[in-house]
Amino acid sequence: MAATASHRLSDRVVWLVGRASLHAQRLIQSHLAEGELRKQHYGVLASLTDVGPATQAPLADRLGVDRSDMVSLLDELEALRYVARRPDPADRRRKIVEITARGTTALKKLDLLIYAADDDLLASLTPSERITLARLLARVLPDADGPHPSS
Amino acid sequence: MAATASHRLSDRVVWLVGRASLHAQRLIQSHLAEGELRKQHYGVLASLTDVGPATQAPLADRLGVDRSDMVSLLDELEALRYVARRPDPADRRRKIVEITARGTTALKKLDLLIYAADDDLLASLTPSERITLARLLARVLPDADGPHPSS
DNA sequence: CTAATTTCAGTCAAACTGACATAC
DNA sequence: CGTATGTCAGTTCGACTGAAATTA
Repeated sequence: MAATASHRLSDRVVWLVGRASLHAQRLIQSHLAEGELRKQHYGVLASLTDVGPATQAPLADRLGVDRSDMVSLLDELEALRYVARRPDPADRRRKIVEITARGTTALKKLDLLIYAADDDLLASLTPSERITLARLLARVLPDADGPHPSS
Repeated sequence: MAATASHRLSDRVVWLVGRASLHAQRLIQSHLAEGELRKQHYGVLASLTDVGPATQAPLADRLGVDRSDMVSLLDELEALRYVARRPDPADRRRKIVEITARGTTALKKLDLLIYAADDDLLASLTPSERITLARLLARVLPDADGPHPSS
């Protein structure tokens, strides 16, 4: 019980989480600076690996990315041969996206960089505090992703 | 001990905090949609009220906003008569920014909206969990703000 | 002369909007 | 028919970059 009484900004989680996210984003960018990929590319590769191939709409939804932005994201990953798009035989509107062997190799390197950024961000927290923070953040996210936030 | 094993994204705080921040930002925007101000404007008014008048550089630093972006932010707030800039007698390069009576009135309304957004975000957490989350997020922020992240 | 403060102009990435063609 | 998917073009916002003018 020292100083800081009634600072609105330091009491509002909507504000704190924005500041923390900005800091995290800077850490990620500094770690990812060496390569040609950004945070969102990592998200795509990680999701495809963790939960398997998917068509673009569900993939975008579960990453919280707009479906139209997913298009150019996948264009870039496909140009690098990290993912492949193939038509869904069951529904010719859809395209199934899957990670390639090259993509898996790239993901392994990215994992280390993202892990390092995570470690930088959480440097002042104990292991159990890190877990608590991760769990609380997860519980604050919107449950099942509503398809488009727009329209 | 149910499902979800080894999902990279749901274990990385750098990722979770970005998703949570996006969600928080959407909540804030939906609550602030009625008015002419955005999250950052609220930050300026709140900071000026909580810690008092300040010159632009320290004000920008403690909000984590770039100094050049603070200029247009203050231009907009000044046009609404919510803040006033006056020269610092002690150093004619500096401008002291303070909140006006109209700004204080506006801040009171904004407080309610931001509080509502906060409550939406934290709906699924208990009061003590909310406090834990706020404290952990605060401890993850960079301590004393390094002036410019650039240069 | 060097350094700090405010400001401007421009870039870049992320998120969003509205529309379109195709296929269900 | 109405609806969903992938795509494209354009906008908006936030963060960043580099430079300028003024003053310490």
